[in-house]
Amino acid sequence: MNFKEIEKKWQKYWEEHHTFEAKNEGANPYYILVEFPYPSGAGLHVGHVRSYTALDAMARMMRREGYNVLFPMGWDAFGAPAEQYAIKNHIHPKEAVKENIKTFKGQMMDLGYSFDWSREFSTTDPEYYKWTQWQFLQFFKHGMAYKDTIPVNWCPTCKMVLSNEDAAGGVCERCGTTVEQKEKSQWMLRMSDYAESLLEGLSSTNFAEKVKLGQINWIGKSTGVEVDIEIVGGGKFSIFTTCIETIYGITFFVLAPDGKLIQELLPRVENKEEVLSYIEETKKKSNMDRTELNKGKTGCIVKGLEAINPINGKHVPIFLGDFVLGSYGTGAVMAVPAHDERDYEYAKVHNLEIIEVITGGDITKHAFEKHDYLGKNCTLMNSEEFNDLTVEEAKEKITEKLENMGIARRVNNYKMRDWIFSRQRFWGEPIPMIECPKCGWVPMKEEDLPLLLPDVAEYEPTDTGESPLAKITDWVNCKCPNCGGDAKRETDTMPQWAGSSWYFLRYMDPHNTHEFASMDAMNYWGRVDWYNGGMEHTARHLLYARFWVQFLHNIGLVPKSEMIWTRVSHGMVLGSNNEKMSKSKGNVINPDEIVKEYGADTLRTYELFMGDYEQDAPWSTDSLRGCKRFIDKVIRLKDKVKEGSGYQKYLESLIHKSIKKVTNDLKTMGYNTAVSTLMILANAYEDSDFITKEEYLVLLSLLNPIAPHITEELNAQMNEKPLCETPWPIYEEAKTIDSEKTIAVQVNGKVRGTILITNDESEESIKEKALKEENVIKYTQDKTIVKVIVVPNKIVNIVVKEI
RNA sequence: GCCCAAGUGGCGGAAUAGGUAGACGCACAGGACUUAAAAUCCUGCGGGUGUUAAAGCCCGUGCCGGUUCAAGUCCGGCCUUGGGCACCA
Repeated sequence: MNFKEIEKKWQKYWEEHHTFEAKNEGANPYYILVEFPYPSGAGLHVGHVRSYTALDAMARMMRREGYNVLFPMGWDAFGAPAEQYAIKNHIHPKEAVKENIKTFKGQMMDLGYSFDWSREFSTTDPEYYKWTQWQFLQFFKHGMAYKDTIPVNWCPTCKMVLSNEDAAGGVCERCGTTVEQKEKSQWMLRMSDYAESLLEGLSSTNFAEKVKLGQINWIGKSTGVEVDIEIVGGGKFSIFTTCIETIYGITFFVLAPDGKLIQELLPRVENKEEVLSYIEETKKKSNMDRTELNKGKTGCIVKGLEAINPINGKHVPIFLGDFVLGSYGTGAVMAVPAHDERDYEYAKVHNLEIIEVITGGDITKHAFEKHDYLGKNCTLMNSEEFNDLTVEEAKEKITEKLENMGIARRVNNYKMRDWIFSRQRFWGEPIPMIECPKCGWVPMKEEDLPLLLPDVAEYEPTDTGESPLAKITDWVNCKCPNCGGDAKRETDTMPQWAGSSWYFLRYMDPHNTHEFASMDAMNYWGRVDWYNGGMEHTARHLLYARFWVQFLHNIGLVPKSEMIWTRVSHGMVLGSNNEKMSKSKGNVINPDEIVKEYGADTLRTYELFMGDYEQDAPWSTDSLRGCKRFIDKVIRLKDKVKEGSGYQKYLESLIHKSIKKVTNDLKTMGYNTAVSTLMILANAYEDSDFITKEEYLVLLSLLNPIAPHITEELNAQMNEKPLCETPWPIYEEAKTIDSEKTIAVQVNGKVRGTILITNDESEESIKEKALKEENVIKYTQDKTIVKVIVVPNKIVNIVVKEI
């Protein structure tokens, strides 16, 4: 029988026996999740294969260990590529999605993944997005969704609003066109309200450290002080600073040109024309101009206005500068050029005073900054009563003084903003809101959900950037749920992140028709125990998902505030030239072809063996062939099986060690070493004259999570019941210890020989043996032995010196 | 610029608590089997030195220094390469 037939045979067996379908009951529930894919037209990537195989191996082993494993799969199928395809070919995106899902699922089937297909769904299923819409209504009803007119990134080519992330570097991620700024009314979710909670929640997760760091950086918390600043002649504004200790060093203030503050002060400005033209200039600049082309500090003075430093009453000038952002903090900063690089540059360009207030720096060259002086016991200077205090002391004392003056507050600022939730696209969940001329924005009635996407033939956005839905008048026109009068639907749709923010909850109870998931089901599974995904999703997707869960938890719909326990990320599979796989580079490997030529088990084994799971690894077809050889060797070993039970004495400890190693490795992502352990075991069998049936079966059993088809087949040929219904092998700790062991003997730290010891040998006896070793004697004779260090079962080190 | 990760043979990578660096695999070389090929098996495989052959010896985990009986592993200072953030006050 060839491997193709064997694969099909066992895939059919698992399907017919519902082997991998999880029930919402029983002991030891364990939820293993791997990010569901966007089913693109390109089909499954070998990168998908790497992570799916890894988690599949973990799931298969844990089931056999007695866990009730939930290992689901579904489709994140809303999104731009399907829409672009639809525009080009004039077919409804759902048709293309249907095709792509079929391809992906077929490929996953061919690889023998133990997904519970009974729980499969797509984010584009009305039965699913009904609940995404329903959850949006909860956000709205709890004041967490609001409409706001904000400047957004606009791609004139795609005619689409882009998120800050998709407009990185000032160009459209999709087409590369320079992004413009455009005012638009958008649905927003108050994610910034959850900044602190999202930060704190990390302590009740087991995310990998680098994943936590990614979240922390994205949230971007700064602790500082907000201070009210009086303007000479009346009026005031506030600034935010994390370096209040430098307050005596203020020589000017800078306001954001795009902020509201300058607009309010405008009537009192003497050089209005200059100020207005600078504001206009800033507006025109895209992100790219601001960050890359504009390293020098542009700006302009605001004449006629002076501010008062509250600590010493000093009058200083006010400037505009586009390095100050209207959207962060208070949109105004105190400038201390001696101790801030940007302030320093600005002061140099505009010829402003520099006052040094922290000792120890050299500000003739550059600013002596916070990260330079913190933790160095620097003290203050030019700071009146605070002189000679350390920075830490001064921070506290100055804050206290300003607080007592009633003009300062300790505050936290976060880089994370509210979530722009509107997309001017067709292929997304319609936002279930209705605008009534009388009642304003009114939510749809929950019982009227889902609000279905209509079937139409044109998917192009309008020239003004409205969603194509805006052109479908009989869909747009509707009755107000509140007053019954004529009203219009929201035509924007939700971002792709929406559907993926809660899909892991749906898997717990995928067929529920009256709630998104029952409390019982969520309580049973508890949480996602193990979540694997790409590094590129550890910041945003994970943050959105956690925000979504925290909100649902706060309104009592989800049992825990964090529903994901462990999060790990896998490395990419690169092309054989060590570059990212891409069509243009011609280094793409198609998993279908590998499966066809070498078999699913070989591909699975190789992808686990290729390297450290968390690191990128280049593809190597030669190396893949090595794994094929290993599989063939396992098949050949069957001919060595002789009757006889148990493990032969000399193989016993190796077998117990192998069980221990493979079991641990499959739980700690040591997939590559799990495979090498099995190779070592197979090599030992090959060197043996014969092997017992039990010895052979344990190898098949351990290899089964990695190469499930061939191991099931060989196991069946031994007249055993299927491995997927057999408990996982257990090892005896006592038998993992060798009775005899060779250890090294060092003289002054250099290995000079080895000795054979028994595992219960006394230190005295080991020492004696070591000193008698032939080569060791050469290095110890005529020397004084200072001491002998015996580390049981590891090493002996003899320290000598010349007489 | 800031934050993170990583630098080990020709290559992918091992080394779980500081304890024989290079497991396992690939590639390569030599040999066996074969009419031949494929497949399979055996041997070698970090560099240098040494020898008929070996044993042995010296060097070696990006670089410099330190701690220790002992450092790929710990500490300090660099260098390089990836990835993320990018005027966040």
